Amino acid sequence: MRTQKVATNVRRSQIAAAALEVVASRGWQGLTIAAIAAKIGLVPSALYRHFQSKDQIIDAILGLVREQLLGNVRLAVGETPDPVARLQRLLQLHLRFILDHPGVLRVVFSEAIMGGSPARRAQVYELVQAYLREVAELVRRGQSQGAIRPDLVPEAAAVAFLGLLQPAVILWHLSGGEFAAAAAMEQAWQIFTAGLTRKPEQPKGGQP
Amino acid sequence: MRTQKVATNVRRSQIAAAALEVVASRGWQGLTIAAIAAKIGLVPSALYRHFQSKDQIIDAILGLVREQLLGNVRLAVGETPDPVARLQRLLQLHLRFILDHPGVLRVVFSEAIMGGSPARRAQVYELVQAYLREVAELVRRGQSQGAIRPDLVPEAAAVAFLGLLQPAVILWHLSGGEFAAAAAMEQAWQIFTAGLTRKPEQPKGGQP
DNA sequence: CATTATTGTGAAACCTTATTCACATTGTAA
DNA sequence: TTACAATGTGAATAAGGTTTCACAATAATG
Repeated sequence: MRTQKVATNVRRSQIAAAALEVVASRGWQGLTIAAIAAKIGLVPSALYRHFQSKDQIIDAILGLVREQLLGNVRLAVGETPDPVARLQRLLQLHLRFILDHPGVLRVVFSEAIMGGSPARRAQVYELVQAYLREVAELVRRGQSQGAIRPDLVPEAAAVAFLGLLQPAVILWHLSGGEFAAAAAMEQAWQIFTAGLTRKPEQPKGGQP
Repeated sequence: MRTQKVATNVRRSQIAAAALEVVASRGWQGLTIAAIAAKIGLVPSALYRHFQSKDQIIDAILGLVREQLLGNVRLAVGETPDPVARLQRLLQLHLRFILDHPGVLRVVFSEAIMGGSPARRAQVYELVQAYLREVAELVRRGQSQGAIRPDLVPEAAAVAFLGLLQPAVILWHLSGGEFAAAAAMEQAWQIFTAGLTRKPEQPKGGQP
């Protein structure tokens, strides 16, 4: 036996991290017990000393992704006081983060695409909502400072904010890294921020 | 033998359509030869009379999705002359279309998530680009009529346009149909259109 | 040092799927 | 009607994946 023995709580972290790497490099299809084990230098059956099933490993991945995503939000906030500038910085940081960690996007979206158990779908949904709540909070502060239109619903604005990131990242993935995600997102941001800060127009034919 | 014999070109369409339904109901995981066959009332092996492999069936699904998506664009265009109103109408129609056909989203995104062959990833990328080209053309016309800011790159605006749809649809999927996609998209559209039509600001420290 | 719980290994048991093949049935054309 | 090509069927094959299990090696504990 060549492989060194390691405490199970350490192994769990290793396995979750390795699994995320596997998803990044081989996609959701390639996420197999054997691939994860190989990445740590273990034999497939060894993983069952630390997790009861592949399902629990996926749970661990989700926990890891959740940490990373939300931690990244907080990290991004502490750079600027201006609310709109904060949002812009958050966007840039997140883009870089997602491009640097291709597994995250795949994990988050996998449950929307693959059709796993309703329980895990709900779990991912909650994760995304937690992220959106943070963004909505930023929008709310911007409104109270008068930098953002007061007629917007912060939660809806947060969804729109997410829309600046998503297509750029998806296209980047689909193109195999060719698509200029940063440039596309930058333009989207310009449109977004112009609409975000503008005072609401008098609707031409609105309902009185 | 109970099942009636049907010409192979007809069967191909049936199989592609059935496969798309299977993806819609059971997700990408559940897309299995047996499931497709059952949906038409055939035995699994019968599918190989009409396709050489599951891979070719997926190709057929992609063709179907491509038709539906692009056809829908054209259908949406012929409703209004005003360019901005056209975009808005296109957005509404597409949202309804995607919600009515949950398989489409899953097929388009699956290659970004799953990690299939580079060939099919490129195929899906081309599909999305074709869609974006149509939207970009709409933006271009809006610019030439003076309804849309002339400083925007139409292709980038098209990507931003896609961003109005994507998060709403993804959240709708993740929430199991609970998330109010239409409302979220409507708000995003308001922000987008405000930013789209605004005359470009004098940049404070711009390059002259 | 001796004992014991923990961790790693290799083989095997299954399960699910895609795919093949010989044969049955049906539509079609001569 | 008869012969032939096209389509459907059921069983078998093969491959890949998860999971179990008896056993080996190691770390920890007394």
